[in-house]
Amino acid sequence: MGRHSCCVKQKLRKGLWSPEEDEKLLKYISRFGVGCWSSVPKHAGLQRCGKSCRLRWINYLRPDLKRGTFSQQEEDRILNLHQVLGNRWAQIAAQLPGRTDNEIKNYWNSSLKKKLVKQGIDPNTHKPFTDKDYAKDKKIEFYASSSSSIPMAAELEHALHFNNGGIMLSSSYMDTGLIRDTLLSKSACDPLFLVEFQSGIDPTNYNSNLLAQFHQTNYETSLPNLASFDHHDVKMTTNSFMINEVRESSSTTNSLSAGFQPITYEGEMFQFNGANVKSEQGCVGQWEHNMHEVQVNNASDISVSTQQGHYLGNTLMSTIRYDWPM
DNA sequence: AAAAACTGCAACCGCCAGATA
DNA sequence: CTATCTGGCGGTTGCAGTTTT
Repeated sequence: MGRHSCCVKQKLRKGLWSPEEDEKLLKYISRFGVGCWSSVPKHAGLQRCGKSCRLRWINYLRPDLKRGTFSQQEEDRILNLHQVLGNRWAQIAAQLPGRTDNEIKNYWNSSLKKKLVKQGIDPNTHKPFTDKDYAKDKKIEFYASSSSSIPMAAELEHALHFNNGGIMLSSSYMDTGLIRDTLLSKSACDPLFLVEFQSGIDPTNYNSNLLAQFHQTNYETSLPNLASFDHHDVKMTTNSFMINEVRESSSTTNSLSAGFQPITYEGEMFQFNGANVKSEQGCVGQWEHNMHEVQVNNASDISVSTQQGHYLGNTLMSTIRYDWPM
């Protein structure tokens, strides 16, 4: 352990490079070219190790660097290359002129990875998440079958609260009456489980037609009858419904509110009242725990799929399949 | 207005492999 | 053959700027 051998011999500068240092290095490389990095600091008059000089040149001073935000083409290229090469940043960078491995790595870690997760895609495999993947990722144990074991209440509670209030359910959970009841009772006090989705009503009123129906029936067949639901803000037909505007408003006092943070991805999946829905035009959102009150007004067509998922935070939380009642 | 949380990114660290003494 | 040096790489850290509370 300890600092690299090239840095321990003498007291060398660390941290950000000053413009003066940049100038010295640039002058030296311009005149003598890239050669033996270990001798560069001495000849260039820098109190840095050769390794640091090399890095500064490669990542910042090199004249052929592109800089600036990544284009859509570059982004697509990175995604494709990462799918094939994994975290081999140097090899990926070699395919993107003017970009450094460090730059691409940073871009991946701060942006692309999150974008994929948001779309329900595992950034490691570039394939859609499964319950198993997700549980593994978050180190939460799920049970393969309901007959073998039943998760303890504490574990369930953990599952319900982890990830900033998110829940993750495997279908096997739903097979057990105990778990189902627990979840149903949870839903009565946890607005994240079933989000009241109407504006201008008392959010503590869980006797809305949507929720009442949910509570009356078994979870797996408890989807609201879409045909019967027709609020002035949300109109539903037999196999689709319209959410007209998803906007957020601050709600610091109302602990029962939850809601959306508008996003712009078309095709984004999110959960609405127990159903997995997909935006056709963009303006849908992701859950925010106890942060905002959901209000629904203007036009954005949303289709309903038959796979229930649950987006909380930035993450696809569950995959529970059932048939949508037509 | 201040503090806390978040984000982006430059730079560092340790490891490894190849070159050299 | 072994030890040391060096450059290259990927993972991680820490800082500065920005946003949110």
